[in-house]
This record gives sequence, C-alpha cells and structure tokens, in this order.
Amino acid sequence: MSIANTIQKNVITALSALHQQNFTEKDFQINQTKPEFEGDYTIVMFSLVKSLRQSPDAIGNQLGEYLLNTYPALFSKFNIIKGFLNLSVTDTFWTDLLQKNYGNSCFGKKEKNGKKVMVEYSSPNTNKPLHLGHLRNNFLGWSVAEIYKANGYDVIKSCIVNDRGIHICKSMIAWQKYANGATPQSTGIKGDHLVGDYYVKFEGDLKAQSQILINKINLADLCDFSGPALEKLDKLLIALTKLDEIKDEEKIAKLHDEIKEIARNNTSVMAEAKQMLLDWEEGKPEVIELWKKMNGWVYEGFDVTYKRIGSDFDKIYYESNTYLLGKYIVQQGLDKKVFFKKEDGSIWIDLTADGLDEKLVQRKDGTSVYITQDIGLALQKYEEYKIDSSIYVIGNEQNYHMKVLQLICQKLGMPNAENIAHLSYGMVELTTGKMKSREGTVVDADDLVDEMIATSQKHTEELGKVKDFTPEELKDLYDTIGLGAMKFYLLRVDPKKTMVFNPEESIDFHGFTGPFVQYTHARIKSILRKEPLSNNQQPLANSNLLKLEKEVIVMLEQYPDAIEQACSEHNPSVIAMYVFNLAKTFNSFYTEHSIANAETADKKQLRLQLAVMTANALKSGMELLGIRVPERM
RNA sequence: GACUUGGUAGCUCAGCUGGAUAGAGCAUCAGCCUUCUAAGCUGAGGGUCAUUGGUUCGAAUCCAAUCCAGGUCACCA
Repeated sequence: MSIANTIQKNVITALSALHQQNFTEKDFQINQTKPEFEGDYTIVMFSLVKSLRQSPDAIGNQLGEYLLNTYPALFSKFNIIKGFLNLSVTDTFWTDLLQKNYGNSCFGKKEKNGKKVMVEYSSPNTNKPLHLGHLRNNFLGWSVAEIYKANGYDVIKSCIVNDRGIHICKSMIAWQKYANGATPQSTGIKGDHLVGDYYVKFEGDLKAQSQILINKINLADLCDFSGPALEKLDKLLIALTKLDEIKDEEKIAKLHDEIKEIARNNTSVMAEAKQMLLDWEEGKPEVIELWKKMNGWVYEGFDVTYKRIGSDFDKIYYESNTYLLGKYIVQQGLDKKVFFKKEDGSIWIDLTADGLDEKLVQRKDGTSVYITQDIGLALQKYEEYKIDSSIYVIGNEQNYHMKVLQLICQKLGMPNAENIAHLSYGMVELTTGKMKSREGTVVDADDLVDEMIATSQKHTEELGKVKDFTPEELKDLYDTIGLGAMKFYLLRVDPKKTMVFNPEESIDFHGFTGPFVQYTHARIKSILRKEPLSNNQQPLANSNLLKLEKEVIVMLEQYPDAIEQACSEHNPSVIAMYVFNLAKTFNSFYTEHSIANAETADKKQLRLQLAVMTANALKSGMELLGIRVPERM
C-alpha cells in the first residue's frame, strides 16, 4: 500500500476515534504538501468543518496530535496553515522503504492475479507500408500489454491483418499493369514499399480517370453513366444549381465530393479492381496466386519493420480467415432473433433502444461488411484463449464502430462482452496539417526510424564519450537511443488526444525525452561501476535525510502507483511522465551531492542505495514503454 | 443537423474524482565543467486556464449556454 493510502486510512481511524462517527475517504482530501510549506502530506480540513461544527484549526490540531501519538513511527510533526494540516513523515520511514526495496528490480510490479487479457494492436492493411500513425498504435499497444503484465495479468498480444478487400486489389491491378514482373528481389525495394508504390500508382490512375469524368459532368455530359449512378448524379446536379444561388460553400463542397465519389466509382480502373475482388472471393487461381505473392512481399517488409521497432505478437489473425466465421455467427444471431432480415435479404441489428441506429451486419448479396468479421473474431478470441478481457487499440475515428461492436457482442451473449475495452487514440497530425495517404503527406515509418537512428549517431559522435565501443556496440547504442527518443515522443502524450508531430522537436534529445532518461540511467551505472555497493551492509545509524535525498525517495515511493494508474487508465504517458520526473529529481540530487565522496560512510551507503533503486526504476519504467536503457552513452 | 472529443505560456504538453501563489519541456535571456558522464544543473522573463453565467468556504477542475477546432453518423475498411 502506498504511503498516501496508509495516511488516508490512519486519518479515517483517527477521525472516527476522535469524533465517534464514521468517516470515509470521501470526507477529506489528502495531497502532497506544496514545496513552499513544511511537511510531506496535507489533509484539507474545510470539508470536515460542517459536520464537526468546529474551526478547521481546532480539528486539525486534534487530528495532528492524535496521529503523532498513535503513529510515532510514521509522523514526526505537523503544522496547520489556513485550514491545511501538513504532516511530516519521519525520515526513518523513508530510509526503511529504501533499505527494503532498493535491490528489488521488480519493485512496483504485482503478483500474478490469474486473469487473462488480450491486447489487439497494429492491425495493418497489406497494401501499403506502415506510417507514423501506425507507430503510435504499435507503441501504445505494446506498452499497454507490458503495463498489464506488470499489474499481474497474463497478456496475449494479438494482431488482425486486414489482408483482404478492395484496397489490396488496387495494388494488384497496378502491379499487373505497370510492374513488368518487378519483385522486391529484382528491384531491391522493401516488399511493403513496393506494393505501396503500386497502390499509389493505382490512385494516380484513378484520379486521372475520374477527373476526365468530372470535367464531362461539369459540361453536363452524362453519357458515361447509367442506372442508379445516373439518377443520383441528376439529383446532385439539380441540387447544385439551387445551391449556387444560395452560395452555401460548405454544402456545395459536399455535393462536389459526392459527384467525385460517383465519378471514381465509374472509372474503368475501379471496375477492374471490383472485378478482381469478386474473382478473389470466388477463388480464381491466378488472382489468389498473385494475392499470396504480393501479400508475402508485404509480410516480409512488415517483419523487418516490426523487428526494428520491437513490436511482436503472440497471435496473428488474418481477415481472410475470420470473415467467414463472422458470417456464421450472423446466421446464428439471426436464429436467436438478435438480428433481423429485411425484404431485400440484408441483415441488420436494431440498436435504437441503446441510442444508436440500425446497423447493417451483412449485405443483401450475402457478403460480409467490416463489422461482420469483427464479430467473428471477438468470439474466436474468447473461445481460443478464454480471456477475461479484450483491449482493442484502434484510432478514435472508429469510436462509433467499437461501440456498436461491443453492443452486438453483449446482445449475442458472448462471455465477458462487457470487458471489451476500446483504447481509442487520437490521430497524429503534422505541423503542416493532417497526414493523407492519397495526397502523399504521410511520414513513412521506416524513413522516420532511419532518421532518428542517424540523428542519435550524429549526437553520440559529437559528444565522443563511447569511442572505445565496438562497431556492434555502437550500432546497438544508436538504435537504443534513436528508437528510445521516438517511442518516448509518441508515448509521452495522453493516448486519447490528437497530437502534433513536430519533426524538429521529435528529434530533440534534451529535456522531456527518452534520451534524457536513458542518460540519467547511464550516469548512475557509471558511478556504480566505480563504486559498487558492498554486500555486507550495516543498518544505517544516522537516518537524517537531506532535502534532495528525500525528494528522490519520495518519488521512488510513487512508482507502484504510477504502474497501477497507467493500467487502469490504459495510459503509458503516466509512466513516461513518472520516469522523467524521477530522472529530473535524481539529477538535481546528483549535481548537489557527491555519492562517491559522501560526507560519511553511512551517507555513501544511503546514496548508493538511492542510486541503485533509481536506476532500477528507470530501467523498469522505460521497459514498460518498450524502451531500452544503455549502461553507457 | 445529431452525437462525440478537445480549447491551459510563443510552440508541444501536464494538471481536470474541486483546495494554498496554475506546472514541465522546447524556444529566449543570465549563470555553472581541474572532483561521480554538461544528452546535465541553477535562475529569469513569459498566463484573462476559449467566453459568459451558475454551484461553493474555495473552480483550470463540477453544471449550463455560447464560440472555435477535430472525429463519427456508408450495403468503405
């Protein structure tokens, strides 16, 4: 139990004893004392004034006296200022804490609790390489999985690969047309990038073709269209002439977008892609073969990237396998009357009672939609692993989709359906605006990793502190620092918030950054190499703590809380901030007081323990973020 | 339009289950390396916590309204 909780409990006991009534933790607040006042923890008296009908100072005095007398090992003194009771914790408490835990590299982590949780993250499409947004997803997913482990859960990291669908066909079409049989081997281009290049090529063709159509539409030439598309176009054009008079620019833009969408769907390249998707579903051998071949290239490329950034999975699901199961479950749900069928044969679920709409779960032609396979996969996860809860790391643009999925699972009576959690994270924007793959304004993951590692190399060489490293050691160090900087930069922000990616800032190695924390760790290790902590230690005789020494221990005491909070909030930034603050606190102590040349032998021992425990916590915390810490840098 | 998330220093972000004079980092300015790694430390300047009203002993934090920005509302994934 944390010291804050202990104090809270003691105050409850004290108040109940003093006033003969029951109190709970909601009756008062406990905070860390502000630095400008004397004390460690502060109890706010005001909330007690009404029920006790005494002045804040009177209540505080009684309470302070009682606590001091009852818990002399914990409290050394108190003062009351303007209704705030400031309690000082004894130095013995802090030194005991240090002595007990300094060598425990698992400090802050919990015992196994027997619960199983699955974290699904990454979820790439196999038509293009990973970009900055995927990195945020991967780092978050991996870190949350580790944080759960630290809280005693068994964790299964999973990934659903979206390996099927029209987007894949687009790359395949363009490759057939333009590649002349080019392969990653023949071109030397990484597989996922090669496939991505043809996806871009397809989009280029699509844009050119649809522009021709749009130009004709603007001249009122609709001879390329027929059927429902023609009808809709007619309506849109009529609506547009009306709006032109009103001059509502937003609506006009919306209508133009709709026209653009119709034009895109009427191009010949799009028709080819759609045909290929049909062929794929029918299992046409040459299409399947091409699909396997190109997906294979992408997987090879992904493997390289995943390995570099340290993402791994215990279980990989493929959409091409799961979508059929989804359809089967929809059929079952239909029998159970969870779903209903419309006259045209499409299958729906009615969520109006839950404040949502009716939602399609299967098309009238019997093919599955996005959510169909998610339903199947959700059940498969439970049956395969008997998990207690399931976390989905997915962007916040899919909040609605996830809400629907959760409701459907509940209505289907899936076990633990209420334990489906959506770790919804915000988009990564650039200082120049949003990333759009169609417009080529994405930051490629591989490029970014290269750049970060190159920068860390440059900095390291300039500082020249590790000239004796072997080439292998150097490479490892550059990776550790470059990736550390990048991961820390993306994880230090609250996941649910949209964040801005500033290239210059992300590459910074000073201040609130990964390398800052790594550096602090390396510096401690350097001391410990020269001044190892001896094994035969005496209990400390003099336990008077200096201000900066105590600050470090106080920070260390909060590590278990940080791990717990990060887990309950699904928020690695809690750890990032904690680890940064700990490093900062230690650095202040470090510059002010010498460890090797401490005033007395006792002080030296205490400070060495302090250093050991700080290094352990920094290492452990950074590992929860997926960041390694070097012994030297 | 409906629903939803956000608006805190020049920039990027903490703080939001109400508490004392609103905090970091970057950037700017001024200091600190013959002693444990200066990727560090110390200090200064920088704020109408979007706006208005309410609740209360006390509001950046809770409530309401307004303004601004993002997202969703597809037989796309």
